[in-house]
Amino acid sequence: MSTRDTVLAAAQRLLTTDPTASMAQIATAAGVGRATVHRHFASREDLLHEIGVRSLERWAESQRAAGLAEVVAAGDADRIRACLEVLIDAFVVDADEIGIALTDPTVLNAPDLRERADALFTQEVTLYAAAQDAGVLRADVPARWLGHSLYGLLIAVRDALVSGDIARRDAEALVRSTFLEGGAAR
Amino acid sequence: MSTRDTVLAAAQRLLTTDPTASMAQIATAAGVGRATVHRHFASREDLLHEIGVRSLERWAESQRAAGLAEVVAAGDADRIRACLEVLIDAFVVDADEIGIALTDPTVLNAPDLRERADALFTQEVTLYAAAQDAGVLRADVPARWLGHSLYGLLIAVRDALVSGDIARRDAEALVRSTFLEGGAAR
DNA sequence: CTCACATGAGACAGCGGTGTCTCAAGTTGG
DNA sequence: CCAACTTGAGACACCGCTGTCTCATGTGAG
Repeated sequence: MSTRDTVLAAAQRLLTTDPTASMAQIATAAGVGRATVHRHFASREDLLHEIGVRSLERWAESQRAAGLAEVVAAGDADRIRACLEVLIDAFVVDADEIGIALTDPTVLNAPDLRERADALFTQEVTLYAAAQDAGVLRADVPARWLGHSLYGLLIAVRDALVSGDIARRDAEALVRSTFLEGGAAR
Repeated sequence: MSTRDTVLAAAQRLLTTDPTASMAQIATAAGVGRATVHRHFASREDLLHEIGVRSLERWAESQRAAGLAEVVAAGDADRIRACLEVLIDAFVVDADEIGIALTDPTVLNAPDLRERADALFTQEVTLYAAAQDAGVLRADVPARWLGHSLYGLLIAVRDALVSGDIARRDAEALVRSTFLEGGAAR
């Protein structure tokens, strides 16, 4: 792994727990000198931006891997269900890695990242809308609300894992099941 | 409203949108001088701590107003359902007000606040557990997970409101319905 | 071996935020 | 009217972080 990637990974990890971590702390966490960090990233903002870009690429890759576009075009209920499942699992796996990108002001306020994130969210909402049409997801709530609620569950699963309230191996199933069936008894 | 309360309210509002807002920005938002802020709060940490205390009091008050303790003791399914509803509505109303207290590192890392928040969460989980026993909430997931997932939905509703994806008047119903029934079609 | 290159360590100036202080200008209550 | 109190504005020193620079060290390729 290149020094650049080492720094990037350490920053992603550290900033998730402490968004205010300084460049010096990031350098220490990466096991490199502070000057070296600046050699690879002109400024703190640059570093955050790069993390944002990578996180969005990861997100886009998840959508691609789940075959989102084709599934939406097909509109088949079973395929939609499977696609949702794949997508949720990918999210849970990436939750802590792309966490900062979803919450840090520096990342959120970068216009280009904001735009790409909106595009990805909107892209994803097409799946929810298709799911509503196919009778997979309930149609009495806005499709975009379904997107937000899944995002909220990702925050929840991260917290639950940190506080040790759920087992890592159960995480995907809990999110899937809660997103679809909710918490009420049957 | 006392100057102190004015500052507190402005800080709560401002910090929700920008957690890194400086004391000067807070002072401006409150319409007072920077020195005045420091007259009422010895340090930035003090101010944050006070906000945390108030948010936790609000939370505790919501539990009291919903009669949580008595409902848990009674264990009656209908009363549990009603209690949940009242609690969720109160959360949605307070979501943006106590938002910072749930995310800001300064608040989260204060040991005394951390302890009180844990106590309140645990208290609330007794309701979820009682709801599971009474057949109101599903019993095949950890009670604490239900707590986390509701918390996640609060984050979601705040985001959805900010981005204009849902109407304010629909917020409570969406959270209630999504928490209980999930997103799958029936 | 030698050169090119990346690195660690440290020094440095600049910047913005913090917390303290003072002083002049209201405001309130007796 | 007057005294006590509160405020706004500004000045100030302090601190930590940022970004730049230099220099010595180490390492790999030729």
